[in-house]
Amino acid sequence: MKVSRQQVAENRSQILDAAARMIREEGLNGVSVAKVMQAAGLTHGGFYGYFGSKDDLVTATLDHIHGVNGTNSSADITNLADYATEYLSRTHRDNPGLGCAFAAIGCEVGRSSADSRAVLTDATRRQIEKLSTVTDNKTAEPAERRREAIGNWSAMVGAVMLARLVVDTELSDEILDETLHWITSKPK
Amino acid sequence: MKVSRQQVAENRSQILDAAARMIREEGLNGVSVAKVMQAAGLTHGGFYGYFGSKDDLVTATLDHIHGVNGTNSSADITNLADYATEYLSRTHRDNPGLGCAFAAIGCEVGRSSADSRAVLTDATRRQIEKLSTVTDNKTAEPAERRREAIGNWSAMVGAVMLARLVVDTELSDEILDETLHWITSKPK
DNA sequence: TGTACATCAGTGAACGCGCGTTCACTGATGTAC
DNA sequence: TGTACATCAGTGAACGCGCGTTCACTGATGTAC
Repeated sequence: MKVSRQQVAENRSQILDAAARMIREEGLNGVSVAKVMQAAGLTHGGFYGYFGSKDDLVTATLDHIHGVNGTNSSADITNLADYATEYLSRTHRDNPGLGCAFAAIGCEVGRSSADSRAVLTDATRRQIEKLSTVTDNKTAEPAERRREAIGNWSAMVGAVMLARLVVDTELSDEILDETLHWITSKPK
Repeated sequence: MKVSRQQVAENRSQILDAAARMIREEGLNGVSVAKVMQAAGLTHGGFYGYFGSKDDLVTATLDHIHGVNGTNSSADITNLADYATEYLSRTHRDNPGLGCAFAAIGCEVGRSSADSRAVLTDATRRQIEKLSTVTDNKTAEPAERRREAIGNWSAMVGAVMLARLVVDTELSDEILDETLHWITSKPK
């Protein structure tokens, strides 16, 4: 049965929202086209009216999350300590479906299509630029501020990934807490 | 056809070596039991004489790589700058099959079996302890040295993962180089 | 505004494929004498 | 040391399953008049 143009737009939005959550929770290979469509309230056959392939969906979903106007990119970063505190929080660790795609599926995207990798390459560039503007030593050379941004971003992504795979809650908490402490208390 | 006990030991070793390389190169879902067995010079049917399931193989492989006597755990770390230089090298980035499993498949292991996660949890603990002994400010409190070890380890793992997913070689190189610089030149 | 009809979003059966796993069989190994 | 035979590592066909993808069909939408 045909459906209104508005309904089509809403359906596309729901497919992307479902994919964004499920892909971060279950990984690129953990979700199937059928599962995403079911979560969006549709049947799997209609999928190819929206996307050309599963890989297309993955690329569009990464853009939906971390693209220029993506759900995880829209807000500006105004303060390193605040941002790092939220990024390295237990809430973020325990809710990958709403969080950073780099920490959730970065390894898998590295083996994924060039299009998908390109989307996260741009997101990485923007993230480094944003973090460069909020470094603690505001008087430092731009190159030095950029270096700090890169080091801080690597540490944040790595810490959340490690905190999620460690089965010992105490060690997991420690990784988050100490990485935060390390980032925020390490001026030159 | 039956095979000598020595041949059995060699076969098991070759299965683990093949799995260790392929799993880090292609991810947990990128390798199949049949592909691993073929790479080890055997047919897939014999697999279950060595391991109870594919998940068993994954756990054994992670132990083979990062276990107490694993291929990537045996050497002691004597110097932070040397270790970080090698870890954050282009060689490591471009040869995931021989490198750190955390950077290669950390995200996926976080969604894997409790047994697999437990193996890497122990490896994480040992790695943090090792890095704690080589921190630059040797006079610091143990807690402070441990904090540095955790921050440095998070940054190393995160940087290699990011460097591998970024399609722009220049940005990828920059992530490796600046993270190394950030780690080695950040005494309190 | 009302009607007739072309469009096309969504459905669900079907496809070929590779996956993890099982199993009857084979024949070299290694043991019992 | 030699022989007879039980053991069991490896083979390859087969299984059921879920995957990505296709397609004939349905019926509400939205356009042409």
